[in-house]
Amino acid sequence: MAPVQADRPPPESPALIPAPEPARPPKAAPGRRAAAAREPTSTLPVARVHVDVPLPHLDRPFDYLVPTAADDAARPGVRVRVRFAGQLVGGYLLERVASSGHDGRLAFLDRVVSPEPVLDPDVARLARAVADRYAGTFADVLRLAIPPRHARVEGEAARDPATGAPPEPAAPPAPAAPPVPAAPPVPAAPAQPAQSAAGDGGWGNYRAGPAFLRALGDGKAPRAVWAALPGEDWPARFAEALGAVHAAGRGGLAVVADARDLDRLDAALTATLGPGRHVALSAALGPAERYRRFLAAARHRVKVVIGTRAAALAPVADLGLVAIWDDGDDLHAEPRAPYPHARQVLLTRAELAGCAALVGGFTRTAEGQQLIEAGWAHELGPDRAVVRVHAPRVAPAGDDAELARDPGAAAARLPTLAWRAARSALGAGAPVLVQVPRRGYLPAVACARCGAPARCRHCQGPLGLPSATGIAACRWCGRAAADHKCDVCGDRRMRASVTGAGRTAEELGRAFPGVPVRTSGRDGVLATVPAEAALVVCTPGAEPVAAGGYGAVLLLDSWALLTRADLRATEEAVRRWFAAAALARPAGAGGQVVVMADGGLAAVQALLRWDAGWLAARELAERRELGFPPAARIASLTGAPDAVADLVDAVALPPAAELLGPVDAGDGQERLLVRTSRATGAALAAALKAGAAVRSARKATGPVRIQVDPLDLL
DNA sequence: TCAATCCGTATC
DNA sequence: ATACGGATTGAC
Repeated sequence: MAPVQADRPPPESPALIPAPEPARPPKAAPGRRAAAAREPTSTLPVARVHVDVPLPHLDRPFDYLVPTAADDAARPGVRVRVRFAGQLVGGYLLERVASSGHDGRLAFLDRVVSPEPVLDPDVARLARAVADRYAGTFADVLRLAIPPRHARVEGEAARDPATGAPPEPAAPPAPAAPPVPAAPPVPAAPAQPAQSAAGDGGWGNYRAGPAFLRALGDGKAPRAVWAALPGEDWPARFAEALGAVHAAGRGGLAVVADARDLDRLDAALTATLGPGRHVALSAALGPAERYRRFLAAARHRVKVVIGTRAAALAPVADLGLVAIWDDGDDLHAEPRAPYPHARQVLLTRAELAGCAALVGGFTRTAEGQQLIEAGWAHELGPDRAVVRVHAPRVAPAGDDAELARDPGAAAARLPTLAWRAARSALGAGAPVLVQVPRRGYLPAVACARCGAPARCRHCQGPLGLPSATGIAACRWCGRAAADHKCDVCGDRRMRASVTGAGRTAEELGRAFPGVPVRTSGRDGVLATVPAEAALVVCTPGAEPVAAGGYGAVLLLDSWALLTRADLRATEEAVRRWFAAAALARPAGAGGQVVVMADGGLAAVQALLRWDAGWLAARELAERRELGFPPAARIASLTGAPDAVADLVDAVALPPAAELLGPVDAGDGQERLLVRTSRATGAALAAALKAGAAVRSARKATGPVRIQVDPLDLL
C-alpha cells in the first residue's frame, strides 16, 4: 500500500463540540480532580480570547473551552486567565461561539478573573482599528484603554461617580445595566451667563452653529471642525453640544489636552447636565478612583465621558458625539505604543459608530483642514463681522522694533509698542498677560536674510546643526547641506536660530514698579487671575483665564517659536499665540495684543486677522507639496542600526514607498522614515506590522519602535 | 533500531 | 516563556 504522507487523524470536521475527553489533566498528574472534572458548556462552549502578550505575531484571538462552572461569568468583555504556551496569562473574552475553526485540541479557560465586562464590544472593534492603523497590537491598545483592575472598587456598591457619595436610594446591582436616569435636564439655553464683553451668542455666533446643535439634538451625525472666537467660553459650548446628545438619550465623549482644561469642562458639564451625569477620566487619578470612574462608564451609569487622551478609548453606550478640544496640543499624542493620537482615535470612533464629531480649537491644525477639504467635516466658523466684534487689536513688533526708552522697559528688552500697551492696560486696572517661550529649543538653521527655516534639497526635511561647530545637515536623511539656497528668497547665507531665552518675571517687575507680578508655568499653573492690574507671566499652555479678559497680551520672543526645527513650528507658534490672545478683551473694550515677530509672516498675519482657517489651508497646501502628513503618510522606525535594517528586510514595503535616512537618533540608535501616499497608508501599516510579526516569531533581537505619523519628524 | 538530544516553531 | 514535533546523533 502507498501510505500517503500522513495527515495525522482522519480529516473530520474541526472540533465542533469536542468530546469531554480532551479535558485530560496537564502533566499526566492524575491527582488533579478539578481539571479532570471540567466539561464544556452545552451551548456556546467556545470562548474567543485575546491573550495579553506583547508579541505581534500572536496578535489574534485564540479559542478556549468554557467549563460549565464558568458558563454564566464567561461573558464577552470579561477578564480571563488562560494557559497559553504553558503559562498562565491574562486575556479578554471577546465572544462566545458554537464552534472553533482551530483543528487542534482546545484548552479550557483557567478561570474568569471577574464577571465585570470591562472590554466593551465597540471598544474592542475600535482598539482593533487603532492597532491596525498604527501598526501596533490589540493588547497594546487595550493597555491604554482599560485601567488596571481594582478588586475592592469592583466590589463596592456603586457610588455617585462625581461626588463619591453613596447613591441616592438603592444602588443597582453590579452586573445588570442600570436604567437610564429618567428625564435628563434639557439644556435649551446655555446654563452659563455670557462672559464676553461684546455680547455672547453662544453657538449662535457661528454660521452653522445653531444647525449643528439642532442636528445633535435630533440624533443626526453632523461632523464639524470648529474655529472658536476670541474670548470664547469653549467649555460651555462643549457642554451644550454634549448636553444636546445627552438630552436625546445618547452618549457623548470629549477629550481635552490637560488637567486644567479638564477641570474647566468638568465644571461646565456639571452646570449643564447637573451633578453625577458624567465622569472625568484622567491618568492623574489614583488607581482606585481611576477604576471607579472607568466602571461608572463601563456599567453605563453615566452616558457622558470626558477626559484626557486615553479617554478617547473609554466605553460609552450608544455614542452620539465625539469631541476634541485643541487638537494641535501635542499632549493628545500618546507616548506609549502604538502611539495613537486622540484625534485620530476619536475620528475612527465616529466612523465606526456613525456618530457626530466635533474638532475644536482657537486654531486649526492641518489635519482639521484636511477633514474639511476632504468633505468629511463641515467648517464651523464665525462671520468676519462677528470676529471684528470679539477680537482684540493685534499689532506686530518685529525684531527691529524700537526698544522702549523707559530704562526699566529697555532692561526688560520691551519694544515701545509692548510697553505702551501694558501701561495703558494696567492704568485701566486690567491684568496684562505676558507669554514667554520655554527655554531649550533645538538649534535649527534658518535663512539669514528672510528667516525661513532651511530645508533639505533632497527630501525637504529641516536642516539642523548637529554640533556647535558642525556643518548644517538634514535631520531626516542625514545629507550635509553643501550648497544651500533658500527656497523663499534664494539667499545662500544661513544662521543658527537662537534658543529662546526666558525673560524673568523680575525684569518685567522692574519695568513696571509697584505692579504685582504673578507667574504661571511648569511649576505651578494658575487657573485664573482676578480682574485687577497685575502682570501675569506664563509659558505657553499655562495661561490663566482672567475674569473679564486681559487688557493686554504680550507675546515675547515670538520669533523664537517660529524658527524651531520642527515641521509644525508655525502651527504650534500660532496655536500658542491664539491661546493667549483669545484671553484678551475685545478691541472695543481696549484689549490689545502685541506679538514680537515680523508682521509680514503668514503666522502673524493669521493672528492679525484672527483667521486660523486661512493659515491651516496654507499649511496643508505646503505639506502636500513637501509630502508631509497629513497629506502623506510617514512611519518612523527607530532602533539599533542592525535591528532597523533587519526590520526593513522583513517588510514587504508597498511599491512607491520611499525610504528617508537613516539618521542618527542618539543613544546608538538610528531612525529611518518610510513615506507613502495617504491612500497607501493602511497597506504600509499592515506591511510594517507583518514585518514586526516575522521578527518577533523568529525571536529577532533588538526592538524597533514603529510610529505612524509621529508628531516630531526630527 | 531505538532512545536521548537538539532545534525550530507554535502557542487555542 | 515552554512544550511539542521532527530531525539528528550515537550506542547497541
